[in-house]
Amino acid sequence: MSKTSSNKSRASGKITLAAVAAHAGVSAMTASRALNQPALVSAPVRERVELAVAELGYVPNRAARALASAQSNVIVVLVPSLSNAVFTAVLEGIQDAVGSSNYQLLIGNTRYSDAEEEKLLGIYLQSNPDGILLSSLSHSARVTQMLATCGVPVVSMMDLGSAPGQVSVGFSQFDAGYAMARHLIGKGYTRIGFIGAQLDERTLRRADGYRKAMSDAGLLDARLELMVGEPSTIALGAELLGRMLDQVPDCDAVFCCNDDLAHGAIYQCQRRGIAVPGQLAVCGFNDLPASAWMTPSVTTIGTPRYQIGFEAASLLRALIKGETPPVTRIDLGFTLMARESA
Amino acid sequence: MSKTSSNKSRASGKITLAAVAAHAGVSAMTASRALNQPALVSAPVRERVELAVAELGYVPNRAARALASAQSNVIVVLVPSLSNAVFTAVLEGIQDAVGSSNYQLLIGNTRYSDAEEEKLLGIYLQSNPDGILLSSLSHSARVTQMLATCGVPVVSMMDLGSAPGQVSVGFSQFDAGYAMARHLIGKGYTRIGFIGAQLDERTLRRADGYRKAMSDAGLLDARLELMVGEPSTIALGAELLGRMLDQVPDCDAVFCCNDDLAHGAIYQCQRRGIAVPGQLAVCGFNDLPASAWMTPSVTTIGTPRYQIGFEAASLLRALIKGETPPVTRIDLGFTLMARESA
DNA sequence: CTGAAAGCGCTTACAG
DNA sequence: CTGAAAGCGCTTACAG
Repeated sequence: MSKTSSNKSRASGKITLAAVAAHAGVSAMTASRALNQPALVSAPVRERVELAVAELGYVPNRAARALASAQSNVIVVLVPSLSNAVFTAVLEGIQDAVGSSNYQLLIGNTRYSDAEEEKLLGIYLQSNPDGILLSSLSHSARVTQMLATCGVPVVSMMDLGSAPGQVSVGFSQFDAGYAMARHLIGKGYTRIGFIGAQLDERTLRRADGYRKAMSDAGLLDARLELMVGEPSTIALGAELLGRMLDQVPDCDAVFCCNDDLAHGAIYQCQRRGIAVPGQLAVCGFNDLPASAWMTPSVTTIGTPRYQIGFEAASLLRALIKGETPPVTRIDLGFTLMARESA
Repeated sequence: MSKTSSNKSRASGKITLAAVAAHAGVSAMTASRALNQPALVSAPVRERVELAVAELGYVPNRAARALASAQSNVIVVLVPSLSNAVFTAVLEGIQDAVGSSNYQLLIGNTRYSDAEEEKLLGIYLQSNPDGILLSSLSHSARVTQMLATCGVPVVSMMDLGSAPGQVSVGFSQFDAGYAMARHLIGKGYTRIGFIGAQLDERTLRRADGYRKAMSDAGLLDARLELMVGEPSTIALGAELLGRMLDQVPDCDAVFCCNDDLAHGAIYQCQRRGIAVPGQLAVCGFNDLPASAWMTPSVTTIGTPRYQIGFEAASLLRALIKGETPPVTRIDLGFTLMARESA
């Protein structure tokens, strides 16, 4: 009735590689090889080991493997939000790129907070990740230092970096902001408001692009900008549309820094009986699904978010393998979707 | 110039607990205690260890800890989708409940696929999780067996379980489907169509509730049901609205199994000049933000998804600690949001 | 193609 | 309150 191990044992009670090896009549390291580098093991031995695995229901212990091999097979991903469809698409791209490899994703939600980013990175670094995927180019001093110290390859997503050694996959948020403003100016609008929320790095770059275009056209007017730090929501877009109109009664177009805000603004116009684009043009950013379906359909910027995640993760995998990729700044571009609303 | 360790060393080169201990002039296990059970260590020793940690930039190795303690501090979370706002809200609730504890979330996206769920669970079980959070009540035979074998506490989210020993947090999808159908019937609609997509467990239970209500009212008619396996999107809702009208020309109301579909259906009505609810009532499920803001505003079911994640994670933590919670079936209810569209 | 030994970095009993 | 020893389950050099 007595078990093999004594009562003082710290064994987990689970099937170990050693047990599999014993069952197959080989050494533990041969069993290890049969599973991880099958080509180095003779066919009959491999089959016996595989049989033992199946019969015993062996589940490898990832912690032990990580400790012994000094390789975690973990990739850390930090996104600023999960409720923003842009970043869930990025995550799907990453998941698909990682696919059926043995990498495990550690997904952190920084909530657009530097403090939270520091905390998460500190915790995730304990898992000794093989690589890190970040959603912005600039970070707090502490995060920058942690990244430098840990010596783990990093790829930044969404915008294009300019710092030396920085690896980035995305598109120029500045150019996209500029292009949208140009589109509105080209349509003849002159009093073009900019509604920005959250004020994260990307929104600020889009605002910069807008300003440049307005300035180039001699239309720049600081009163046309409405910037708030709250998270972007439809409700906020509805509210800010009202404030914009109070603030700039002669406003003839509104460039919202994302589609949630633009949708809210348009719903607000519908409630107030303001014709879009007749009385007021409204445009957004990101081309969320509703933008193509609403009445009026929404003019916006199509962004390759899934692709960004996919390419960033692919690039990171190359870096982890020690490869030197030909390009370390991948511009995936954007598309101006000119529709009915502006 | 020579380093302490020989060239044959497999050491990672990182600062270890032993180094911290040496720096502080204590044993490794005292250093370990100072960090993990500070109350058991004298104040001066604790301070010396903390100083050493700071000076050396020590980062604990989670794999080593997991291996030695047989405790991973990992919680596995499986959701069927990341593009569905319902599940990102669930995730946010979980993240908040786990908060600043030392738990690490391993988030898997099963894409509504049993095969994917099996694969992910198999991989995640290698991390020896302390607990598992699932998004449905029923699973493939293999998954059910894996869950039973691994002996890890499991909490199911979204719907309410009935199987013995099953721990669940959610609300009755059946009752909610019934309530919405009753609402429409109470408004005098008699030819109420049901549009279902994805056909996951939750959608099927809502459909069951709808059928019961229709049957109770003597209005059941199988031709009123339009069920497709594709993922729910606005575009699909728009398409299915058309097919429903072709299929059942005298249809006077449509119950969409979720808001994405309902929004698409309403946008389609707007394009075709069909008055909602004048000619056709449309309602949805989940109360996504746009539902309150669209014109017409959308009648739907408000669901406590954030709360489900929060409570499920809290309950799981109790189970992990070995506590026996008073309730193992937490009904968080739902709210019928009667608005303009139905 | 296969194996005996050592070690990854931590924590667990057990003593004192 | 503190420590010497052993061990968690795997993989890495090194031999043969």
